[in-house]
Amino acid sequence: MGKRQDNRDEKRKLIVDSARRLMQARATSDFSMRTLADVAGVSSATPYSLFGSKQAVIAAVMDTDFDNFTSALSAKPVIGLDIFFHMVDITVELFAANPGYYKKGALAIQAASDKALASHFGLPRHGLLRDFVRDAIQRGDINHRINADSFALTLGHQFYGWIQAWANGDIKLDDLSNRAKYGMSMALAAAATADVRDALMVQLLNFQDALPEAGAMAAIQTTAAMTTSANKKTTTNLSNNNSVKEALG
Amino acid sequence: MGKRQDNRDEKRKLIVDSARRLMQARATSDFSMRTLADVAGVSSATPYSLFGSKQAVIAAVMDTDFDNFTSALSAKPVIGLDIFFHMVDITVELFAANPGYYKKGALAIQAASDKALASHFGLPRHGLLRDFVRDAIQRGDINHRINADSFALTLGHQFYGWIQAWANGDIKLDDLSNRAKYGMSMALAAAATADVRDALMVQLLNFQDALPEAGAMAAIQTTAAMTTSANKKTTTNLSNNNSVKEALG
DNA sequence: AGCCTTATTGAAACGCGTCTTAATTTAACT
DNA sequence: AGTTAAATTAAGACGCGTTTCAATAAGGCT
Repeated sequence: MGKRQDNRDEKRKLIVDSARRLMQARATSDFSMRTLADVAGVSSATPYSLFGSKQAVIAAVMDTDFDNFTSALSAKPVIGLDIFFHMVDITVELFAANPGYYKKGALAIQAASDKALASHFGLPRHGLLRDFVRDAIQRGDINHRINADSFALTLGHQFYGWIQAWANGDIKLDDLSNRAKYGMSMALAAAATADVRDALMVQLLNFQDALPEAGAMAAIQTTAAMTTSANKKTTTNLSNNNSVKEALG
Repeated sequence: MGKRQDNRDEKRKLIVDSARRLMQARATSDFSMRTLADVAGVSSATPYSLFGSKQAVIAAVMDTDFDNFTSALSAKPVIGLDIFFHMVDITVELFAANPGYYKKGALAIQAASDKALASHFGLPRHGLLRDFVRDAIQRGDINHRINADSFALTLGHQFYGWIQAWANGDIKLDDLSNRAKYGMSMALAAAATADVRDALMVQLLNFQDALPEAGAMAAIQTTAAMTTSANKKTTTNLSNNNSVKEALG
């Protein structure tokens, strides 16, 4: 190990912590590497030397956050297939407690040109999901001819997509919850054994009723999309880095 | 209409055409507004005056492309639920014929901070999908208690997600096809009436067999993600705008 | 202790998307 | 035709993520 590595690790922690505080700071959608370096009290070249990119920094922040998820998940014992819906609930709760933070995280992951980073967000969750699917197969809730890996990937992929939609501001948190559960109950209903399929279909219809009119959403987006010209000459130059820096000391 | 509007429309077409050619040009991943303006022979401010943003330009390009999709789709008559898988096939064929072009398009849409733009890619397709779902419900292939809008949205959302994964370089075109069809057959199997469910489950298992090991993919991503430091000091400064401009005249 | 290697710094630079501004061209109207 | 309103231009600027590079600091080693 040696002192060299220790300092490196220390500075990594410092930067990740600063990044988290910066991401959690409200009223500012900007989170630039220059302000990060400033807040962390390091040179603007250091985060690049230690992480390589902005997305890698955010990925590191999100990594440390995975513990929150698993501990919240296991806080309450859940039986049967409900664990899948429970995962959605926990996620939504975390998002609700810190929306801006998770939005920035999700958007940064989404924008990741570096493929490896997307996995930081998805991979541990995939592992969890796959284990739950395996359990369900062993219990006999899910058809044994279903491949746990592929099924978990589809489940997680779908969930992840709705998270992105939420981070983009396309849907509300409630919709994220309902759409994710709707999709999950649909996939589960297909994969489930006959015994539990009916119950899943009932749930599916419940989630469907809770969903907003897709037509309404589409209509809103259409009219917005029709304004093809540049109508936003409103000078959105309100970003004020100094206020953030000072607030974080 | 008047000449003023005519000129405006003409210049819009000019820019959209130039943008398409630029996006189709291989060997260059860069497609900057400055080169676009250069190639189109207009000032770099004009695209902004006419479209508002880079994503709006790309959205306009993709808009004109939707006709390709629908005409290719209706070229061959398809019966029953196969239309959903046919949509995947057509999409994949188009993508295969012009990968770089569609990748850039999908990535630009993905990165759209302007929410309205994402709908340019998804909305017409949603309308198509919803109509197909409605047809299937009327035929009795899909349970009449399923809401066509919500179901179509889930179907399209899932497909869209795999497209993004492909555009990001996470999966190959073949996998895009199989994963999309796997997800579709899963959703359809849940929503389908009893008569067709079994056939869908058979298809589902076929697609599942065609899928690569999710574990393998995950492993690759993990090892890549482990290289947290900046290992890519390879000076990726090979972008040469001039060559593109000259190639396009 | 002194030397050597490695990490960090500061500052500048690049290319990007985008916006601004003043000047110029162009269409519309009287 | 001349005036007015609008679109287009050129040029520069801003902030961003990222990279480069010489100078400096700091740990490792003998």
